[in-house]
Amino acid sequence: MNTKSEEDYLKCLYHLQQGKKSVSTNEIANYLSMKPSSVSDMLKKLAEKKCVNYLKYKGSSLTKKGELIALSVIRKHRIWETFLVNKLGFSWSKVHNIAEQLEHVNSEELIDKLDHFLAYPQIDPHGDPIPQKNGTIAELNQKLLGELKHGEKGIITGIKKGTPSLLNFLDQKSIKLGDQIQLLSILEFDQSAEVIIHDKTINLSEKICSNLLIETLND
Amino acid sequence: MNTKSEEDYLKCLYHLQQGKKSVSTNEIANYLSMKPSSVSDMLKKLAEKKCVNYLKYKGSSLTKKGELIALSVIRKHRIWETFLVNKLGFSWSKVHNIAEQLEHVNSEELIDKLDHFLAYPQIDPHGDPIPQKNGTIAELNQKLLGELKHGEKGIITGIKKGTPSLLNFLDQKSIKLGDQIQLLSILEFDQSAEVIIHDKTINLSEKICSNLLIETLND
DNA sequence: TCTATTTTTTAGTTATGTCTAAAAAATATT
DNA sequence: AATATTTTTTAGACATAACTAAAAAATAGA
Repeated sequence: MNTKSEEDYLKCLYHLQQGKKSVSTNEIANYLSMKPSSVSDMLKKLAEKKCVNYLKYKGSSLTKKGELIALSVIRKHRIWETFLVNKLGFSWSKVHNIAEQLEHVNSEELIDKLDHFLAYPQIDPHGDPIPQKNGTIAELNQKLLGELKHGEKGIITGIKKGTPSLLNFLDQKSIKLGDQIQLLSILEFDQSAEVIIHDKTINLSEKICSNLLIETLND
Repeated sequence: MNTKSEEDYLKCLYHLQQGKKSVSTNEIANYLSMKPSSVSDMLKKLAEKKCVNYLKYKGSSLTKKGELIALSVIRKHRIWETFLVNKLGFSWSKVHNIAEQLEHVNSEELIDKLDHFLAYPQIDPHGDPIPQKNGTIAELNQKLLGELKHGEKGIITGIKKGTPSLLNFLDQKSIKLGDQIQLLSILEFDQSAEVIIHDKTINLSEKICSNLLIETLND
């Protein structure tokens, strides 16, 4: 088992490493609000545990082992965020700190059962992909609601042009960032959309379809 | 804020103190699987924080402040256990360790929302009362199912005479310890009971009514 | 009551994970 | 290329929360 602290470092390394081969000690210190000396110590420790490739003065990167641990923590984080938003009614923007705590709870059975309870979500309320148990992680795509294929699901992650009247409308329907939405069909005559949101089928006008940004799974 | 360790000591003290005026250092060490010297140290620390009344060589007890903290941790523990059993389908006997971790997650809003999501349960799956936010804690009563008042709810906490055929029947209906059950009525002609369990109404024979032990709220 | 036993505390050690300050290595500047 | 600056590491300190071993207090037994 890994400590909370170790998990935080591995997760941080995963995030900072995107698109690079290695990450500097200072970057990590900055990201975690810690002193570089503390980071050096921990990198040494994680290198001994074979979670990190660490070359003194040269920066560090995750090993395969470290990456899998990081992905499992990120998986837990995003599943908990999905729970907090979809089941408990938290707003998208308030769940991060709570999920930072919950992600360190250690029980594989718990996360499996939670995943099942949430019907195996693939995208979290921020529109980020949820890593699978085996560590695979889907690539996502942002589209406008009107561009979804019929039957396609996604997460509302943004509003293209947020006029007060649009925001007002969304508020009235309690449509929020982080909500899951599924496009059923686009009606021929006015390009309005039949969608499922909050387990109910409703109709959204073409104007709305061309202003809601939806994060979807890539196939 | 209190550390996980402090919370564990306060909770332990709460449990050991039931019906006594004070608890010995050895008792605590034993309960927490720690050495008495470690307990002495922590008691001193908790006394400084005004959570514990501590008299050297004389034992200790919770102050009002310490008791409220202990009750809030117990409240969190029991609400999480209720979630794990009622929503995630864990068995009554496997939730303790997970709840031991979850009880230390620090977010008042989280526990409030979870409490709401669970429809404000008053008894956990072990049949123990869930402390209220203000620290009040109900007294409970164990009865046979057939002795409940009409409309009364409770938690199945035991089986009086567990013959294989009864256990088999319960298993088939997936009726488990920890499940909530509500008695609707007792039918005149055969003393069988109409009950709600798992959100469905079913009929249970007199034989079953006189063998299921139900933990209920006292009024 | 006086000694033996048990309980509890104190004193000192350890591991984890942070810190500061100083040294060493790498990078940038002239 | 030599020096200045930045980055990173090492060395040593500190807090937390556990431990062991020894001392002190309380309790029990004769």
